Amino acid sequence: MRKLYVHNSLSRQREAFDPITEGYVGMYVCGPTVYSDVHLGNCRTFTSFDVIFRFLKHLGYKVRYVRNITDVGHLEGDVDVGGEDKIAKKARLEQLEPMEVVQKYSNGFQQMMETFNILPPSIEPRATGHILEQIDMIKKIIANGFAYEINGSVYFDTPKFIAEEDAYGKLSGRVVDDLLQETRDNLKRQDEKRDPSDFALWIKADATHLMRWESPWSTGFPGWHLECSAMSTKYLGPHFDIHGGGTDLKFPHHENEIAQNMGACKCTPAKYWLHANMLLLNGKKMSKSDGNSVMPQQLFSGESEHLSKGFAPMVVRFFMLQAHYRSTLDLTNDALLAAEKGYQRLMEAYKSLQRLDTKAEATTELDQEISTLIEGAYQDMCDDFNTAKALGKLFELATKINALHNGQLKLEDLSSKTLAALKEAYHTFLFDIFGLESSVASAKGEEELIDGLMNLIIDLRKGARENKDWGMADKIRDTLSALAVQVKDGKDGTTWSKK
RNA sequence: GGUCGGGUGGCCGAGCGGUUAGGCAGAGGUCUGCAAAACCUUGUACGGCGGUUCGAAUCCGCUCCCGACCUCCA
Repeated sequence: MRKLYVHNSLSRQREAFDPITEGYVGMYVCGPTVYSDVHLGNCRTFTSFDVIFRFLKHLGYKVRYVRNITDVGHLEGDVDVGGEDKIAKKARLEQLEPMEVVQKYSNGFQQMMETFNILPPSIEPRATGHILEQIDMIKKIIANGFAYEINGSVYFDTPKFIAEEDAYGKLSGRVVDDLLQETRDNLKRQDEKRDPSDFALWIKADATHLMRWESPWSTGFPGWHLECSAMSTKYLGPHFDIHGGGTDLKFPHHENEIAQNMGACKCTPAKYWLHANMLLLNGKKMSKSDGNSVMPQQLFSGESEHLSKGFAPMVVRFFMLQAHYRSTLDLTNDALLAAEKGYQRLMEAYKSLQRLDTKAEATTELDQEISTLIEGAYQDMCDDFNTAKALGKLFELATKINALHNGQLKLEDLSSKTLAALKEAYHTFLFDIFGLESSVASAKGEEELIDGLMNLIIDLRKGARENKDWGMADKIRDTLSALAVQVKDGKDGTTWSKK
C-alpha cells in the first residue's frame, strides 16, 4: 500500500497517515443541518471528503465513512438569550411538522449529493435517531464531573474541563484565558450557565417547543455538538482515524465535540482532523446567513447575477478539484468558464485514449515520461490529497494522448504495456478517484442512436468532401455546429463531440 | 480588539530554498479545400521594504492590503 500523508489540523503539520487498525479507516465528517436547501459551500466540503473517501478506498483501505444529518438541537443564537432550534423555527414558519422539514431538506440534500456524484457514506445517522445515545453520553459526562444540571437543562463545565485536561482550544488555536474572559460582558445575560464558555448538552423545552424527548433531567432536546460525539462513538468507537468538516466548524463545534468525548471517556475522538476550506464568491465567504451565495440550482441554470450561463455539475466538481481542499476557492464566472474548457479537454483526451492501440514492445523515452507522470499523479494524491497537482499531471498526459492520437507522436514508440497502464490510470483517476462522470449516463439506447446518426452524417459529409462539394460539406458542419456538435477532421477520419 | 490563514503572470490555481506546475485567455506556427479541433513554440509572475543564504515566490523581521474564526454556518 502506498504511504499517505495528511495535514492534521490538530498539529498543523503534515503527518504520515497510520490508521489505528492496519488496513481499516474510520472517518467521520460533520454533515448538514437540514433546515434549508444545501448551498454550494456544503457541496465543496462534501466533494472534498468524497475524493478523500474514494482515494482511501483506492489505496486499499476498508473505510467506514460516517456522515451525519443533524435534524435537531441546532440553536440559533444562545439558548439563554432566546435561542431557538433551527428545525423548529423553520417548521413554525412553514407550518410544517418538524419531521416534514427534516424529510424535505434531507431528500434535497441527498439528491444534490447524487447530482455532484458524491458517493453515499457508509452510514448516514440522524441526530433524532440517537437521542438515547446522547442522553447516555450526558450521563457519563455528568458522572465524570464535567457537566451540571440546572432547571432541567444540562451544561458542560468548560472551565473545569480546561483546568483538568490540557485539551480545550488546541484544535482551533484559542487562547484559553481569552475564551474565559472575552465573553465576560455577556455574563449578565446568562442566567443558568455558570460560565459563558459553558455550552448546553441538554435543553429543557418550553411549552411551545415542538421537538421534545424525555430525559432524566427534563422533557427537552439535546444540544448541538452532542450528536456528533454520540454518533461517532457509536459507529466508529471512542477513538477513530479521521474527523472532517468545514474549517468554520473548528470553533466552537469541533472544540466542544472533543471536550464532550474526553468528558465522557477521557480519550480524544480522532487521530487526524481534516478541515476543508471555504468556497468564496466575489472574494467573500459563501454563507446562507448573509445572502452572499449562489445556490447549486442557480449555478446549473445560470439564473444568477453572478453568472453569464449555466454550468454542468461535473464542470463545477472539476472546478473544485482544481484547488486544494485546504485552500479557499474563489468562485467567479471567468473561473468557471475556464474550468468548463479544461474539463472538456480532459474528457476528450480520455475518449481519444480509448481509440489508441499499439503492439509495440520496446520501452522508449516516451514510455518513461508517461510512467513518470502517472506515478507523479499518485504521489500528489498521497501528499494530502493534492487534486490540483494531480490534475496537472493528467493534463500533461492529455497532451501526450492527443499527440499520439493525431500522429505527432508515434504509437510505435509506446509499448503496449505502458499504453495499458495509461488507460488504466486515466480511467481510475477520472472516474474512481475524482468521481468525474463523463456525462450523467443518459439512456443507453439513445446514445447508440445518436452515434449511429452521427456516423451516417459524417459519412455523407465525407462523400461530399471527396466530390469537392464544399457547400454541402460546410452546410453539414455549420448546422451541426449550431446544434453544439463539434466536427473534428483528423488525419485518419472525422470524429465529433458535443461542445 | 484577539487568534489564524492568505496576497503568485490578463483570469483561476499548484508550488513553500536551486527544476516548465497545470487550466483558461493571448501571440506565432504546423495541419486543413477553408475552418475548427489537435499539436508545437511563446509570455519569464510571485504585495512593498530590508535581512539570512552561493542561491528565496519559498526562511526571518518590518510594513501594506485581504479573508476567516471569535455568534448560526461546510
